[in-house]
Amino acid sequence: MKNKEIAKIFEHIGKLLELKGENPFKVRAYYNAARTINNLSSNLGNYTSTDNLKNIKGIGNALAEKIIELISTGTLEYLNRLESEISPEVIEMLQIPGLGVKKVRKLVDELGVQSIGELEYACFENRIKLLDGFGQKSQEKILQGIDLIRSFHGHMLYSDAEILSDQLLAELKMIPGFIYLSTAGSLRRCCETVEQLVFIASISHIELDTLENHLILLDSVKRIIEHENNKVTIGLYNDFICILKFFDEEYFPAALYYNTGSVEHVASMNVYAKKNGYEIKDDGLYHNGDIVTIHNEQELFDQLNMAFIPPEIRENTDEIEAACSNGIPALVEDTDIRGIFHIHTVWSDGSDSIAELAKASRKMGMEYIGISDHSVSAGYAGGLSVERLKAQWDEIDAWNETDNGIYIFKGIESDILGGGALDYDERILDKFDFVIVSVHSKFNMSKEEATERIIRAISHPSVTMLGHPTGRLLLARKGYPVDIERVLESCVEHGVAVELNANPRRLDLDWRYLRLAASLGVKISINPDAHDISSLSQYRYGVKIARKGWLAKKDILNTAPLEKIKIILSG
DNA sequence: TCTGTGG
DNA sequence: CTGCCCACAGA
Repeated sequence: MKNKEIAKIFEHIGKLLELKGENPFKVRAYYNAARTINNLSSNLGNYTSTDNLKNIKGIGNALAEKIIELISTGTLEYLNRLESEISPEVIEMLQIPGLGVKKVRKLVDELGVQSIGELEYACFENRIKLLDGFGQKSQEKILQGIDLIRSFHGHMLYSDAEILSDQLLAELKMIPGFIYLSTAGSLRRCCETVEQLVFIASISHIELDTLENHLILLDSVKRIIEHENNKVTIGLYNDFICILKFFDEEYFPAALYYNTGSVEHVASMNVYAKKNGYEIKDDGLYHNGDIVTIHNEQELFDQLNMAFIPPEIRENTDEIEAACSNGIPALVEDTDIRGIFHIHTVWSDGSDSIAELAKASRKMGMEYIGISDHSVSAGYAGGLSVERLKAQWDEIDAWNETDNGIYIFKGIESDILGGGALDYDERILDKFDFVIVSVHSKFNMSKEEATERIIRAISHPSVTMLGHPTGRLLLARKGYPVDIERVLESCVEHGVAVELNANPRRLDLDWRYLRLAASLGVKISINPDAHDISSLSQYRYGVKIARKGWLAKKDILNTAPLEKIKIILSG
């Protein structure tokens, strides 16, 4: 276990203790330990006894033992106990923007609110604004925050949905008799968030009524909510809902198509199909009322005399017209990606070294990576001073001097300061192989101001790409208001690429703008925004979203092979 | 660590 | 009512 992870756990414990109202000195001890561990030069994983650990200032008996437990078992009994002691509904309140541990504690202590629902009620009764440290404005902000959280409720990130779906698929396949089993719905369309899992199946050897007995035994299944005809609605342990629909083998392809949606897309398809006497229904493709036998989705499109429409783009834009006129591009694929930009290392807030990240990327088949740690003004994330930058460059130069099978580009994720200025002067910026510029502060500017700010940043001569253009965090925070079209036009003018941040919480730029970007001639860079080895592979989520935005290999910057990207970056 | 917000 | 100072949250 890495120092950073241990520090995070102690930080978390500190929060929980504070929330619990524990002795402030105890709380402080955990926060302090978290900080010292973060700045520690030695690797805690090498320690085997508490004796040596206790020599570290701020770490005594109790913390030393916990560190040993963490590095030997990877878990911490104390933390588990702590988490079970505190009501999850209270912890949930921390998600409301503007509320941290101190404020939540106050609300619990003085108003006795135990959940978001009760908090909302207290707001309506105007009891919040009477509290010391709160006022009219905070009360309103809390109400807004609650609305925001409600709007996210019942949605999960694509990445989480995918994991859950894979798990369920594996469990379902244990039930004997499946001939076909596939995910459908918004997950299959690679939507950035997913509400419901939908599975389409055909099954033999088993009566549908005995199926329930099998289903209820699966690890993820909490209960069967409803079972009507061929449709089972399942409640999962994480409180999400999964729909499982069964069809006879010969109806499976049409059912898969129909249940993949989107509803609007299927409706439009039916308008088109009707002209030729076809109709697509839940249970099959019909021609003049007779069922048509098809063996896969492709044959459904063949029947309608149109090209295959990949699930990702079935969103009722103009995919049907495109499919009828050879207009569907060959969408970018995972294997087209040749290198990875936007990687953080231990030099700032990442948890792995440059060499570790390079080796991991090489293993993934990449030809190059672009390191981009935070710039100075991102102090909280360990932003790099000019001196430290130079030291980092030396490290990268040393790597590149030997033939290591993967090339490292020197980059930076430079903060865009309030007025649109960048974080280093032009002479430093010029020395990078690439410069990503991103907004990390002052999120509440007006749309006009924010747009101007970004455009000013883009127009710096050394800028290569614009990072997470809207700053949104899926299921947590809306992006800052910005006139995307104007920003994209400015990118064209200055030859700046736009990032498709592939972190599953961001997926920013939104796929709805990608086609516009590409049509204007803006290159898109699919970047994992990795903070450790394991998140390097997040670029795959970016590829899915790029596909959803109709992008082809040629639209993506980092599909260029090494020699070509060298030329692009030096130009 | 630094900054903006709100009290 | 303004201005100042302080605590908190968040990046």
